[in-house]
Amino acid sequence: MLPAGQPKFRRRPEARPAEILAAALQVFAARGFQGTRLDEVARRAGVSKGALYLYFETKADLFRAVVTDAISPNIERVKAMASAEVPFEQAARMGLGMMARTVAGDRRVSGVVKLVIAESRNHPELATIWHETVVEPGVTLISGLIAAAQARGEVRPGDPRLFAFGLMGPMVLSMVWRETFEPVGAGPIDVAALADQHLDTVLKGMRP
Amino acid sequence: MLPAGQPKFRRRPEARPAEILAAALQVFAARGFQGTRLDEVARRAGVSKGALYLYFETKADLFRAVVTDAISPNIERVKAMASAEVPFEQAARMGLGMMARTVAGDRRVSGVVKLVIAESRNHPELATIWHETVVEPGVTLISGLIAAAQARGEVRPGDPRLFAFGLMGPMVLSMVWRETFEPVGAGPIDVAALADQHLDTVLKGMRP
Amino acid sequence: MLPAGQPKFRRRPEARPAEILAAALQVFAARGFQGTRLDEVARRAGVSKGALYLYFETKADLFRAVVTDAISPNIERVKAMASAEVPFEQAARMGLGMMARTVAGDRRVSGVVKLVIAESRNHPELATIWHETVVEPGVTLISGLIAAAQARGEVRPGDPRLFAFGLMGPMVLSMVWRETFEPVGAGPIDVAALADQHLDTVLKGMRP
Amino acid sequence: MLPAGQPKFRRRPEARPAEILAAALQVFAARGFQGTRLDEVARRAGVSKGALYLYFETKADLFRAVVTDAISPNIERVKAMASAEVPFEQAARMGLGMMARTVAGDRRVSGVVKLVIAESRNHPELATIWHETVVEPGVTLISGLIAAAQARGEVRPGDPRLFAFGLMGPMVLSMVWRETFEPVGAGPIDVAALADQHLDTVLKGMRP
DNA sequence: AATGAATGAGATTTCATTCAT
DNA sequence: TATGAATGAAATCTCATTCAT
Repeated sequence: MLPAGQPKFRRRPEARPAEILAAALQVFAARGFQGTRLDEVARRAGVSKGALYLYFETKADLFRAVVTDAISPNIERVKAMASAEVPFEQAARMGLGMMARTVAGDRRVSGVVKLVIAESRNHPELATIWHETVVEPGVTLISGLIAAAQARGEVRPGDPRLFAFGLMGPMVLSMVWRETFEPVGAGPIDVAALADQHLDTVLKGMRP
Repeated sequence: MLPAGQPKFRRRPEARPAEILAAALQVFAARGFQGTRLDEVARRAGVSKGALYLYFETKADLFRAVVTDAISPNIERVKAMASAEVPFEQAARMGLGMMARTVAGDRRVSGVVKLVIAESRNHPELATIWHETVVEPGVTLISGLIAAAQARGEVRPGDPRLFAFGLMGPMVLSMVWRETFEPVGAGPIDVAALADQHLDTVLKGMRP
Repeated sequence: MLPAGQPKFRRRPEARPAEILAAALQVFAARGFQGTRLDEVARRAGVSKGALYLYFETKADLFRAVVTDAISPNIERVKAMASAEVPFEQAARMGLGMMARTVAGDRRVSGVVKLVIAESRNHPELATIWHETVVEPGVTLISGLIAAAQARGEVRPGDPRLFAFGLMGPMVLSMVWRETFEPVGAGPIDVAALADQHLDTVLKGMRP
Repeated sequence: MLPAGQPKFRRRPEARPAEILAAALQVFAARGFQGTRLDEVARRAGVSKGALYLYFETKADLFRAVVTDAISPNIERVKAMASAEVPFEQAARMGLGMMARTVAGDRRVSGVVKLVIAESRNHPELATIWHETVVEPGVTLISGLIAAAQARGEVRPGDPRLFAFGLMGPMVLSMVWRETFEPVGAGPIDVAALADQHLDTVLKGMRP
């Protein structure tokens, strides 16, 4: 019940959709798609259930908006990295550093990634979008740089794509660890240190 | 029918019909916990909905049984590896090979792992079990071997735990890839080749 | 989708209720009382949803206004017929011709009649008004003329009220036909021809 | 979560669908499609809301079942009349008598007819079924007999279809009267007497 | 007088769970 | 042990009505 004297509702049209998306992200990340009750999203966003439907047609629509909204900054990052012409080792350091900061820092991204993994069967279009706009371009970028480095004789023979997976794998592991095992008491992973040590190891291991 | 002498109300995990567990695993993996309808599990198992409740108290109980049931072979594998006294490189090759075969071969395991990730917030006890019985022992085992190898001067300095994550990361990535991106058209990862190439790379990179 | 500002189109205040009533009649006739959304009424009337509440207290109030508004011309017609002192045959021809023109010509009237029929249980006051102001006076008028004609020996014995129903029945049938069966492909009834042929038949059949 | 108490439910599988249809007919006839709450249907049928969905997929599906279920006896009647080879006057007497008994006797039929009229815009398929299986065959049958009688010189010239409408119209009027005006205090129509007097009048008026 | 974002009660529909058979 | 019809709480979604602007 609202305190006496306070108006029953207020208008904040500009901020509403963003507030709803932020609240929805939290609840979806915690409960999954089906486990999320729009009641709770509305409460966290500080609006009524009905208000959600002023901005999003259905629950699935809201879910899609949450995921695609979280994608855009990552697309930008991949693009930025692709346009910067740098040698392989520097690019690898930049890329892994970026992934490490994302995994370690931004709760929202790891939450959304977990959602995409969890709901890939029920909402395959989200896995598609994530794959096409972030994952595949990223992998292609890295493996392209590796192939070029191989052509210059700076990297030993081997499948460039597998090298890329070998580089990125521990970052994925960290994300899963953070979302799954840390909440039940597992000691946290120092992702920055992992990225550093792993880079040193793999770059050395990739030399001819 | 049970033998006459058996206590009526004692439900042992091994007495639970394998068909129900198998059917439940399929549906849970495809739809998640909340998205799974017991109707569908019963239909796939070839029993009535009511029959499920002869063996499992609730839906959550069935879910827990599915996940813990899938854990046991992995526990065995980790134990077997722990008891075999082998040098680090051989152990690493054995361990990663085992993970690779698991990831690439057994749909059930990757499905369960995805479930544990997806439902870790709603069913943290499963993440706990998985972590305590499989993940942490495995990581401890590998990093112990690495520390021993470092003490013998066979591996360069560095955090043994991070080395372990560096080794296993790409296997986790492969599992996520298979469950999430392959179903939406991503090219499959040759996990065995990835394990081989990654091992060569990392082992070389870990030398003093 | 976010709302975009639109240029305000202002109309004369006193003109609005008629537009609202016209729009409401269309939607109520098409969808029934419960099936009508005030959103759609407002859109068709070219006003905002809130504006409806400046003129009508509730949806039911608007509905009543629509139906009672449609009654008044019919009341006038019945009164006009009652005041004109004409012989029975001529009155019957006039009355049935009027009904025929109403049924065949004015979509609004047949729509409202259908509404009154459909909603008589939920809004009995409308059936009451319609009955008291149009139907009963009309029936009484006709049967009074018939009784007078019988007294003069121009019409054979029989219940005058039933004679009246016998005359008007086909007009009611035509209204139902038009509203119910024509929209699903039934061939239309030539109501004027029906009225003519039916009058000839019945007047002949009523002769002593 | 499991409050023990009196026997919570009983099984009466054979009678269930018919009970639900009967209850639904009452409520739909009283409130219309949109105005009907499944809560009330379930309560009148003596079952839970969920039980309705064991027999009918949706509310609209239940509605269609109610209407089509009510049609079948009328189809039979029309068929029976069509197969009986009788002269026109006798057929007209039989047909109108049947309509009169239906209108005066069976509450369910007049309720369903009112429903079809009221919901013809929202559920046109019901108007279609009713028209194709009952109304049009009936009209065709009667007008065919009239045309034959005209060919034999027993009936004066005129559109046979319009003669048919002239005969049946008062029965439609009676049905509307009963459903709409009787509930608000209008004196009832003696439908049998109306049918008799109208037949005498029209048959006399149709003679050459 | 007019707007339209916001509300919240109420509707349909789903589905885990129960229990008479 | 097994069934599956039945339950009822809970979820999504709708829309008449309100009120700050």
